[in-house]
Amino acid sequence: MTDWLTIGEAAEQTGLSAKQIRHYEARGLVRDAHRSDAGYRLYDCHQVQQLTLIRQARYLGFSLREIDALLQLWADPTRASKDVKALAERHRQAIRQRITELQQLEKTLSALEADCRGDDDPDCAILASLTDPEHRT
Amino acid sequence: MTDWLTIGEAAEQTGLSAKQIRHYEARGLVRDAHRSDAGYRLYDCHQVQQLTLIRQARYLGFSLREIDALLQLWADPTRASKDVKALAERHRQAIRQRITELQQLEKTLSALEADCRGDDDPDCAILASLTDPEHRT
DNA sequence: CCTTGACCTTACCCTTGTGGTAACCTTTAT
DNA sequence: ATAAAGGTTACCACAAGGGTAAGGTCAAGG
Repeated sequence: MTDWLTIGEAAEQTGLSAKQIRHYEARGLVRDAHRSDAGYRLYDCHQVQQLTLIRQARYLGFSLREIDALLQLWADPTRASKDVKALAERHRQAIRQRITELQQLEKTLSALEADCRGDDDPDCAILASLTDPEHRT
Repeated sequence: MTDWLTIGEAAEQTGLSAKQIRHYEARGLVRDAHRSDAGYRLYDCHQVQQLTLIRQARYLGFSLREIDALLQLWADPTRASKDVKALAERHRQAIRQRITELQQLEKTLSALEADCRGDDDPDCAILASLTDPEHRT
């Protein structure tokens, strides 16, 4: 009487696409799903929960590799929550790092734009700067 | 007497890799390079300047598609600098948008982490939240 | 003259995380 | 019975390159 879901139903419940679910299985992120007689994948609520975790973690920007680690911890009843927290913290630091980089880019772009008159004249400080190997980054 | 550079020399001057330069040619971003009798690609200073533009623009996070547009403008003596500025501005807005998204992610992660005790106990608020399809994003 | 090493050439596979398509089979409803 | 909707695999594509192989070329030195 367990209610099995087809991949489409599981997709709808989790917010993933069926394609994504198959992909995660192919990547070994989740175990191969059960199959109906006709070969249809069937999911129980435990697997739906697992897929939900993937979906939410993807939304938060975790890579599939990181999610793999999260799933290992999730499946391990002897885990320490500090290990989960450490994973999250590392990811958060990566995000902060990326934000800093993007802010620097934005600053540089902003300065370039300020130097460009932005009129109908071909003379353009942005192009001039881009073609100048000034501070070789 | 024009001093032609081989691809390695052009790479060194621009900060690109030889691989990247070939890639840009294959993508049609730059015209096919001249060739020596032996088939070696040869670059003049105009092309080196063009490659420098690509390198700098890539550094600023422009996509190759955007750079294609920049190169069109660069090559066009009748360009209006406002068109260049508009390209830069659009890119800058995309960066700002991305920063906002990442900041939101960071905030969410931060909140999750705050709820996790991070000790040796398996009970973990982060995992609990991830497996909960609460606010289906 | 010939070798050695550094450089060049093409061509192919790998990455990340999907989307798209085709060709085909199953289930469900009419 | 038939058609729509949904499942299956397998393959191609993207961005923007990196890695490697198998081979051609160039300059220096013994």
